[in-house]
This record gives sequence, C-alpha cells and structure tokens, in this order.
Amino acid sequence: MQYWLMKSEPSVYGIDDLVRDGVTGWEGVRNYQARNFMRDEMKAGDLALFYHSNANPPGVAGVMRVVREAYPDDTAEQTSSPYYDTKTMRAGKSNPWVRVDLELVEKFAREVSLAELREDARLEGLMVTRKGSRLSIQPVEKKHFLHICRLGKSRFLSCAGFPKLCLLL
DNA sequence: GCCAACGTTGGC
DNA sequence: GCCAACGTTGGC
Repeated sequence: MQYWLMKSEPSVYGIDDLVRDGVTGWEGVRNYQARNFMRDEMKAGDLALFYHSNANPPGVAGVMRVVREAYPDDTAEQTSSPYYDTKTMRAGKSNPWVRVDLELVEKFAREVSLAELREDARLEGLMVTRKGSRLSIQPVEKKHFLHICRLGKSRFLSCAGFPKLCLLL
C-alpha cells in the first residue's frame, strides 16, 4: 500500500468535478517519471492526495483511491483530444502513455494550502513543498499523508479504524 | 503576466 | 554524449 500526491488544475479538473463523477480516469499525463509511477508502482487500493495546482491558493483538496491500475491512455491517440500526442503519433510509434482510474474518498472539510504545508515542521521532506517541484505525480510518506489528512479535517481519517463506518463515506 | 526550474529536443 | 535552445509547469 502506497501513498501519492496527484496534481490537477481545478480550471481543468478539480475536486468538485470528482465529487460529481465519483470515478475518473487520470488522463493526460505526459511526463515519463510520472507515467512510470502510474505504470509500475500504483496499485489498486493506494490512496492519493488530490492537489490543486495553478489555483488560488494551490493546495490539497481531498483524497482519492486507485480503483483500476495502469491501462493505455488513448487520449494520446485521439486527434480531437487536448492531450493528443502529435509527435509520437506522427512518428508512427506505439502509444507510451497510461492512466489509472481513481474514485473519490472524500473532499476535505477544509483545503490545506501549499503555504500551510510549507510552514509545518512535521511535513519536512514533502516533495511538493520543494521549490520548483514540477512532478505531477509524487510518492508521499505515510506519516505525511496522515498529517495532511489531519490538517484537512478528514472524516476518512477519523474513522479509519472503523472500516464499516468508512463505507458510508 | 513574469519568471525560475527543469524536462525535452536536436545539432554537432 | 554534450549542451544550447526551446517548451512547459506552476507559484507568485
């Protein structure tokens, strides 16, 4: 079981979109390091923080769970998609991109801003607080994950020892 | 809108 | 394989 942080711009797809959809395919990742995390390490049941990038303010908005492991991201092959990979397709190469499916676990009662993450001594070493951290999918230490849930007034965390109650969320 | 950080590309 | 040019990310 691993923990992750995944970035999305709320103007493109934010936590409220996931509240509406329930489950979503994490498409459009076009960075090899981020792809490798999805392809090689993300397992069903892993938990991920939903991070709002390019937002006011940027920060963690909630928690998701991996429900389907890596499979081809065919938006790379669709000319109509904003994520169409012109270069790869024109070169006639096979589609190298994958996505995973994630379901909403919860939207935090309060969003935890990047500034707050930076100020918190208990989150030292958290990748997203490093200046210039551009990786859109990052592994997160369990202790950091749990602390961020606490800062977000997570209901999921408060009942984590009571799996039956958690099913109600 | 600016710009620092950093990934990618392509000439050599 | 080096590295300059270029493109993108994302905070501010």
